[in-house]
Amino acid sequence: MELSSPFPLETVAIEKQTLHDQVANRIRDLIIEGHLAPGTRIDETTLVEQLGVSRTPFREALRTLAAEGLVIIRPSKGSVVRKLTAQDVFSMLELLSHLEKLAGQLVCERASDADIDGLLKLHEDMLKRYREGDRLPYYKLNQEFHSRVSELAGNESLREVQANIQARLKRIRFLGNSKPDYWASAVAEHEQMAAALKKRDGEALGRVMAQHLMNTWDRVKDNL
Amino acid sequence: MELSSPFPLETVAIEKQTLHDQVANRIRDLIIEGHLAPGTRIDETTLVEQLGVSRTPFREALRTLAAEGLVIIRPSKGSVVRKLTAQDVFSMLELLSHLEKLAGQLVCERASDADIDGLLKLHEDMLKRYREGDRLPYYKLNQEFHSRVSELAGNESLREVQANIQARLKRIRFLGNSKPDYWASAVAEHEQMAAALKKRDGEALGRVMAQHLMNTWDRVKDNL
DNA sequence: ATTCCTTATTTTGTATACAAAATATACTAT
DNA sequence: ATAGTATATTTTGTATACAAAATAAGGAAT
Repeated sequence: MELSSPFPLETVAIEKQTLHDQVANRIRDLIIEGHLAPGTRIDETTLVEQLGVSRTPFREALRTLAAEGLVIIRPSKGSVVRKLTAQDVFSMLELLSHLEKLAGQLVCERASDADIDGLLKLHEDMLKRYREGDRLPYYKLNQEFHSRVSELAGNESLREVQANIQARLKRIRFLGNSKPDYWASAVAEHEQMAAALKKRDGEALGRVMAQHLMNTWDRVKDNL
Repeated sequence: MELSSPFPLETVAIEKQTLHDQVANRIRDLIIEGHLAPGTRIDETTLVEQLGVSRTPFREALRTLAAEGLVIIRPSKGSVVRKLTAQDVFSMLELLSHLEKLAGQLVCERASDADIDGLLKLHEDMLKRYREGDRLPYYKLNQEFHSRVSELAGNESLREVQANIQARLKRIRFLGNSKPDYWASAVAEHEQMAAALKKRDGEALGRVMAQHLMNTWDRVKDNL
């Protein structure tokens, strides 16, 4: 007898973590969380020792991170954590601005009511964190909000690209919310997003999200 | 005495090709040119032998291609050439449509007159190839045209993402121009682009380019 | 015949070993 | 001292070797 599962099998399957995947994830976190500062040379010997793995999976992991744009591999001269220039950051934000504009429009067309509610719920959580001044939790919810909008836009390629750029900018944007008035204006923009979401006004949502990202540039540019 | 070079040094430096880079390039070409068909399992043993390299650089190359989205690595189960579903292709074209729309707008704002002339020259070459029925040279010029528009948009991130998606779609799009009337309509759209470029009308160019990509979907969807 | 289990064989993952660069160090000549 | 050069050391790149999975093959039991 044939079972008809409500979920596609891929979704359920436990994905096996190979060593190089784990290493890639680990180093990615080290970079994003600032433990490996931009410009730092990645010392294979010591890092390999600290992680307790051999060079093979380590180097494979580096190749992945290089393709993601987090590290630069200079042949025969070792790898360094990629240092973003102001121009790099601007170009990423400019692009992200347009990507999230698109995502905002598509979400309003394609997401289910339940999904929209989920986003609004997330927004409420963010507000709460803001009122209580919890910067880190707010920041994480914020990332989650933007990721989820891209996810619910129903375009996998868009989601991938958004995720990649967001990851690259993670550190820098965290620094951006340091000043209270910057934070306040970011929250105000999120209020507008929530309002547009409620009305499923894709044009408005897209506009606000794009603006939000371009404002982010103003909020972070002095930290470069 | 200080020399002031008109070119940044990085541009001049000869970049050393490591083995894994060469391997990555080679396999990438094999995939894009269809010698390794989508869904094909990538047999390390034989491929390594054919290329005359050891497994180490080969596997590093695979990780790069995986990050680029050309192959899928299934832990402990080998790698396969990524097979694009209709949905994958649609999502890429939808995204590319918006990216090139943006690129078109930016080119009109940011490119120099000489650069615009270069693009128009490229367009003329394409027309010539079209009149003479040279499909492959036309196709290559076409890729070059789209790449260069993204390049001249002056946003490095945009350029990278556009290049990546274009590479992934390369095979499929080549198939798309097979029917003569499809080709004709693509050329007509390119005529509009040239006209908009001449006037530096970013809005028009963006609109045409976006439309061009969405029409591409209609031209390729039956080959999936 | 079909299912299940056991044992080979192949394939993949990781560690180590060796080769080739690059960098650092020490020395010489000016 | 300084520049230059030769040698030693470290670091990176590649190949090979070994371990661990996964797949295939071959029966035995139902």
